[in-house]
This record gives sequence, C-alpha cells and structure tokens, in this order.
Amino acid sequence: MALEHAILVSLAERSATGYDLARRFDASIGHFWKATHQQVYKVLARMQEQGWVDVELVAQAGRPDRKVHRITDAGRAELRRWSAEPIGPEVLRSSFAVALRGLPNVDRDALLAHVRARRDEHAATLEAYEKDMARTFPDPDALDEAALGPYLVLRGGILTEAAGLQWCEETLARLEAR
Amino acid sequence: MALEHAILVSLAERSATGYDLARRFDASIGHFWKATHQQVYKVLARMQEQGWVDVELVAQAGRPDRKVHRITDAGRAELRRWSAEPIGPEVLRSSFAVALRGLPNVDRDALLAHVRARRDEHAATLEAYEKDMARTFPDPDALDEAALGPYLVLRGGILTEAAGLQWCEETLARLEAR
DNA sequence: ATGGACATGTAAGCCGTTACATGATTTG
DNA sequence: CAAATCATGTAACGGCTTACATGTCCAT
Repeated sequence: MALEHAILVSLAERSATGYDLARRFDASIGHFWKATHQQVYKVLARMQEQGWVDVELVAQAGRPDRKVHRITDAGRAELRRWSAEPIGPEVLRSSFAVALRGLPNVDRDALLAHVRARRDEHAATLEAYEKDMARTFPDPDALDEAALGPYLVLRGGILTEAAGLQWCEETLARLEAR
Repeated sequence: MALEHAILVSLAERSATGYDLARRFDASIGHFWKATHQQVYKVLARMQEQGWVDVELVAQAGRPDRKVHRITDAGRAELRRWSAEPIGPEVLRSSFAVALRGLPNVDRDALLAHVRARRDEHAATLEAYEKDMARTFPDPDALDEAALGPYLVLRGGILTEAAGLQWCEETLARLEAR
C-alpha cells in the first residue's frame, strides 16, 4: 500500500527506469524501505495505468529500451493526498529481539556471535551515514528546501543506527558478564 | 519464516491458547513482532503437524474448547536450530521516512501534525516502557537467567523509542524554523 | 572466458491483511 | 441492553519473495 508512494517520492526527485529505482531501493531509499526489481516493475506498470507516471522510451543498442518513468501532475496530487492521510504505525519485525527474548532456549554461543556481527554492522553503517552527513550537509542550519527532506531522513538513519549499536553493546556487556 | 519462532519463544515461556498468543502479540511480544489471531491459528496448526507443539483440549461450558498449546522437545530443538542460523537484516518499512523525504511534494501542515502525533506516541510509549523497567527490573545487575532476555528486549524498546522521539523533536525544530 | 553491470520482465507460491462467521459470559 | 471479552476458525485477496528467463557490453 505504500511502495507506490516511495516510488513517487523517488521519481519526484529524479525520473528513472525501473532498474534505476531498484538500485535506489538497494541504497539511499533502501535505508528505510526495501523493494526488489520484480516488485518495482509490477508496481510501475500499475502506476502507469493509473496515470501517476508516464513513460518515455529511449532506444538503445543491444539492450532493452530504457523506459524512463516521469511523475505526472496526477502523481504529485496522489502524493499530496497520501501525505494528508494518517501514517499507520510502523510494522516492526525484529528476529533479533525474538532471539534475545528466547535466551534460555537458544544456542548462546551462536547468539553471541550474532550480536557481535550486528554490532559491527551498525557501527559500519553509522560511520558511513556520518561521513555522508558531513559531506552532503556540512551546515545543517543552512539547508535549502530540496535538501531538508533528505537531511531529516539521514538524521533518522543516524539516530536509528546509534540506538541499534548501543543496544548491541549493552547486550554484549550483559551476556559476557556471565 | 519466523512467526513460528516468535510463537515457540512465547510458548517456551508459558503454554497458551491461540487466543492467548494473539493477545501477547498485541502486547509484550507485539512491541517487536506483530501478528493477528488469524495468522496465529493458521501457523499453530502447521506447527502442530510438524510436532513442534502439542495440544491439550480443555472443555468449557458455553465456549469452544480451549486448545492449550505446549512446546515439545522437537519445538525446543527447532528453536535452537533456528537461533544458530544467521539473523537476516531487519526489514524496514518507514512511511514516516518516505513522507519526510518527499517534503517538497507533500502537504506540509498535515506532515507537521503527523510528526507531532508521532512524537507524542513515542513519548507515551517510552514512559510506559520506563515504568515497566523500574517495576519489573529494579536491579539490572542482579537478573536471573529467565529475566535476562525480557530485560534486554525491554532495553531495546526503550532505546528504539528514545531514538524515535529524538528524531521527531529534531524534525519539528527544523520544520518549525521556517 | 568469466563475471558483473545494464535492462527488462513472467510465474509460482507463500505470507499477511481484511472481512466474514458463531456464540456464551461478563461488565458497565 | 450494549459492548467487551473469551474462543475458535474460514475465505478471498493482495503483496512480497524466490526462482526462472533473456541478452549485450565491458572489465579482468
């Protein structure tokens, strides 16, 4: 129900092929919304039928034509309509928390290894986000209109990763204390 | 692929009917894993076929028999097997982040209202978690084996809510500064 | 020549959500 | 007397994942 809107947001920033979009959902946008290329192609076709995007074919030698999708006025209107709706609660699904909760019935050494691996991932992601922040938004008090959204999302990523990292560190301290 | 395991963890703590489990997934466990009763009943049936749980029928007057599900040795073995597997990356789906990222194309007043509402929810949940923490785990340095898992999960909830709250507050400050 | 990036999709199956269905007991 | 709680499910639909399918160009 909302991949459409994630795609509209992305296309509003810059027109793209399905392939481009799929890569974005592996990178920047993928930090807070995941989608595979199969999903993207299917949803794009639906969005085109609804008139939220139109498509320009760009012929290429040796490869399928690029189908460059551009957001339409109807697409922008749909984005505004959607944004006025209440935002549902985030759907949480944390296997990590399930495993922690099941501690007495779980392979403890394996769990420790998982926590360490996860700690390292959070640390690496956090570092990457902070570098990105320093490079892209050196002065957060002087953001133009177009930069504000991406800045706020990146801040959210940093706060989320920092919290995840701290959770892992505290967990390790408690588990190793035995 | 993992609702089964969340159910196994929950049943390892205490045997339950499908109804009981559905309520747990609305409360304690629901903080990090959501499931509806329809889903729970379906998965429980499958788990029974696999021998991970067995069922004791308890007759009742005027109501359907209670089907009390108890984890079996095979269920505990499955839990241990699962816990040694690598934990996949958490699936993120944040409509909130999508809306922020789309700022220039979004209904700004509505977004502000959403952010305020979300800030208040995070604040309320955080307060509830902290009360729960103070009541249930007054001395985190003296946790027994059974309490450690639930304690760590609650800590995760607190850290997550605090991060969400801070994100909302920073976002409001930036949005209101215009 | 092997593998990765580019570029598009189809198909099968599982998972999850929403709606429907039943019916007694307790609480306000 | 209405609504919530207890207690079980079925059915339809849609979304998402995984596997399959094709073919070129470029770098190693």
